Amino acid sequence: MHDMMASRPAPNPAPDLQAVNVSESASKLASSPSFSPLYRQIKGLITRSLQQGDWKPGELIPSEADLARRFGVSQGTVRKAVDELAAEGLLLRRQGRGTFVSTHHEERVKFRFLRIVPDAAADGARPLPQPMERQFLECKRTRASQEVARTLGIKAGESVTQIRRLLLLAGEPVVYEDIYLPGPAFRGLTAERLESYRGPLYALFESEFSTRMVRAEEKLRAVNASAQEAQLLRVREAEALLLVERLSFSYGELPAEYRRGLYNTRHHHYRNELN
Amino acid sequence: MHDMMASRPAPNPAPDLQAVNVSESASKLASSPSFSPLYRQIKGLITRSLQQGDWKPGELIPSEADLARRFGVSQGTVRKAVDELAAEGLLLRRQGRGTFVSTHHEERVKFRFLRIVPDAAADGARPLPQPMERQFLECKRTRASQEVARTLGIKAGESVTQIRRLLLLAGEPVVYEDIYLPGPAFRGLTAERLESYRGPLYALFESEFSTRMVRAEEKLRAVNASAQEAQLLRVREAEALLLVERLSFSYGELPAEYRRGLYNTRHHHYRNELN
DNA sequence: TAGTGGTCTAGACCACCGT
DNA sequence: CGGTGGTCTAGACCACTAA
Repeated sequence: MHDMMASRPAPNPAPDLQAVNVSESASKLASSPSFSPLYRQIKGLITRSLQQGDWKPGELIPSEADLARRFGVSQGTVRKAVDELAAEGLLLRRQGRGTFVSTHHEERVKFRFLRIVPDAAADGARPLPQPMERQFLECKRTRASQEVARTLGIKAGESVTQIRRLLLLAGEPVVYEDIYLPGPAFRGLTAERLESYRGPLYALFESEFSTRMVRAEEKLRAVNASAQEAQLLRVREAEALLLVERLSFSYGELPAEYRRGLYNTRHHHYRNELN
Repeated sequence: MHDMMASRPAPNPAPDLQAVNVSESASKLASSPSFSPLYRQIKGLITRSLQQGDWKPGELIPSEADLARRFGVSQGTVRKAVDELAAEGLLLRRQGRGTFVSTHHEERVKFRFLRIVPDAAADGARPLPQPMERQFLECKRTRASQEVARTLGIKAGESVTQIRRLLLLAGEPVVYEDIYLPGPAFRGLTAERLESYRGPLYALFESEFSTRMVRAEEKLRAVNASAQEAQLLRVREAEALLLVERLSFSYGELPAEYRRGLYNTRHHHYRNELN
């Protein structure tokens, strides 16, 4: 372990449980094979507070100096922890104002996960200022199929909420998708609520179902449109469509949503950046 | 500007041009609207050295302490600059050894831009330990079409090298693509050289054509296979294929390669992570 | 053992925000 | 103005690598 930890007289031995935890775990991890630096432990503590809902999306979290005092570490160490969380999109720093819990309500981050872009858009352009219309075709509680269950990490036959919807961009149907949400958390999600809500689905999930989507994995394939799919997306039968399967995760890598979307890529494309 | 800069007696007034440059530009930018912090200026200087080839892919760059002395700043400032460059994939830090210029030769980073994955692969799995075979169908010098020229930022009719190839994974043809490279840099690229080379194309480009691909943008669409495409990829005519257009950039956001690939997604998919 | 990056601290000052 | 995050410094020690 970094000796400074053990020998340091706990500069501000605030009778705060977390501070003790940090010191303890730091000492324990001294020569442990799973050693992790202080700032990562701090990061873990902050993440836990986010998971537990101590600080909710959109809210201001304590200042760096404050956190440093609570945890009994220097501000620089807190800073590094917060830096990583901000880089991962869990926190949002605003100079002069403070650090906030990220939310899908922010204008800047809306439709963060939607990668569809009109072909006409300039290459470096921001996506989606174009008018978007949503049609909810279905919203029902049902039982998880084997595939859905496996993906969401639940048992086949367990209750899930299924949403079927159509997205139109500039009047053209572009996305047709099924959304599966695990039962317990999303009880009470109705077609009416979906219809009346303005703003991204993920913002609704956040506000009313305490589920924030943190990151997602997508699998893309090309498939030929079925008759029904073709009709809804107004393309020819057997025309090529982009199949996008998305698994979204909430805090703590918890699978919280599975989507299966068909994208009409006649006048739009899926945009990706490789680094 | 941070007064410490102006007032500081240049702790190590190394007669190094770059150190002078930093101080000068720092002072100049004092109240300029385009102010940028010291570590970003350092980052810019390092980036320039990379562009100029002062340090080549795979090589060791000077230590942080060394760079700090040269630039006349603290090690912490250099560290922050290097951190960002490492995060962007331009540099690679190795504890105990030093900091290296990233290269497509590294085992760890090979096929960094290839997002195709067999459906069977576990969700958190590393891509592509499966046997890959490459067939080069064509390699010729030709004139840029309007589309290719626009994309690469050159004039229509200018000389480009075109490569047409097929990628087979586990014996199945999965990718059929055309690769367009701007003329000047890639003179001398022949079919023979391609055939004989082991390792990723980008490694070859780096070693023999002094062009390192730093990042890329991709546009994905679904299209129906033409008769010829279907035959090569061994699918039915009109079967859905994933069209992937990739524009790769070298140092300094210079467009250096354009690819147009058709992916057979019967048993593979394109994998993406959203943050 | 020497040299490198990695972590941590303490303290200074700057840029930005709201009051 | 006070409080916040942002930058910069100087110095200490740790972890890892190679000779």
